[in-house]
Amino acid sequence: MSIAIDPQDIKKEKILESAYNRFLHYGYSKTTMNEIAGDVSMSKALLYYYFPDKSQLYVAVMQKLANDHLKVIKSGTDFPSLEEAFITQLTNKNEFILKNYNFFDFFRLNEQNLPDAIWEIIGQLHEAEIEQLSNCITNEVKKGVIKPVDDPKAIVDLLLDALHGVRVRSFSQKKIHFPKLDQMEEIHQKRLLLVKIFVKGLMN
Amino acid sequence: MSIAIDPQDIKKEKILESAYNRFLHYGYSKTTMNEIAGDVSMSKALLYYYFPDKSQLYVAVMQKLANDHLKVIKSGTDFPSLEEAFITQLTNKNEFILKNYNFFDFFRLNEQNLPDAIWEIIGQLHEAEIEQLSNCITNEVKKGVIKPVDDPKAIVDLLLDALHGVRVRSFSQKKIHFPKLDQMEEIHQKRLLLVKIFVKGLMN
DNA sequence: TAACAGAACTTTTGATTAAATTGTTCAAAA
DNA sequence: TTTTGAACAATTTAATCAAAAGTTCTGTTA
Repeated sequence: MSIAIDPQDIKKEKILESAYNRFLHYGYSKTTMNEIAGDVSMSKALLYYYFPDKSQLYVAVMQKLANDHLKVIKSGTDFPSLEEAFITQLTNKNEFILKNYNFFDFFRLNEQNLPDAIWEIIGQLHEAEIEQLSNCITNEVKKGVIKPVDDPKAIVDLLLDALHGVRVRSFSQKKIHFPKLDQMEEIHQKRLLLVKIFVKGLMN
Repeated sequence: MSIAIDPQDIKKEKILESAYNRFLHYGYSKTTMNEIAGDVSMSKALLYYYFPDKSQLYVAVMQKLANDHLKVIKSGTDFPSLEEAFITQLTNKNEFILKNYNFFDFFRLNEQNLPDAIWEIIGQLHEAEIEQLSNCITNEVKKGVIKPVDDPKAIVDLLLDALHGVRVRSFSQKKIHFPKLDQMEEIHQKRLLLVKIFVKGLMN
């Protein structure tokens, strides 16, 4: 079966690409439909032929990014150790966030009520992470390296929350802001340490 | 030396008490200086004789609460185990927050730029916690229960951040809000688990 | 002079409006 | 079916203003 190249898909792709670049560069609210239309040399109205509205365009871009990252998450399997598994996932996620840092600007602003579709994507990623890592735990338990746990997923969940809580102690620790780009590396290092201690705490 | 009872102090206390109750019940922004003045049967202007302004009145109340809690923090010493030490501190803090939950309403609203004085108090509490717990670690290291660590304070700091990150996975995990009152118990249980794993991860 | 109160003053808040920008739809053309 | 220009609707921004609340002033009392 040959793959028919749908010209609609090509246009959609063009739009998605422009949107991604704009969102990445200027953030959601500073990107206008006019500008995207200009990028791809289409009328603004045509954007609405391909995408229902601006927020769903953003979601579509997000989904694309997420799909790429999902592949990365799911590709990693049978690690030499649980620690390796956690560290790899952690590092992958860190790179994912670094790479698209400004794109997630949307999250920081709309922090409160993100569209359901966004939460679904976040849920997908989260679910995949949990699935992958809890499997690792189960395997290690079978090997006898890790002591048996009731609910591997709950353990992974707990660690992910804990990792999420790690931040830099800024001078006098003011504000609880999202981590700034230049703090990410320090945070990443701290997280690696946390993972090591945590994993050791699970061992027999 | 006999303690002279300063009538000014008595009035200050009255004001602080009324303010505390008001802040606790209605929060900072829904409490007016008029109401406090009414409570203590003084003129509103008199409040400004005793306290520079509203925010510093709040800070004074906060400092009082903090002092009480500081005593609790510092009282706990020589625990049977490191785990006991962490769990005790964690439980104390949990009770402290539960008891004054609505008082901290101020934090949730002004989340961004709290007055410096507030951050100082938070710093005091944090410092005391770190001090206490890192001492426990140092002791346990000497006993050989825990394996040597470079920087005990950094370890405690990391754990505190991690604990701070623990939250409930609400249905579809929407929002990153401050934990609601009715979620506190679930969070506390998760934190206890995290402490156990973490401490075990530090052991020899 | 320290402790106080009434009234005046200043700042903040909330509601309202108007203007401008931007997102969205639609009728019609290619 | 795909595309557009133009109309339309929604959102944002700024400006305004009155009420409420915070703060200060002036002077009185003890």
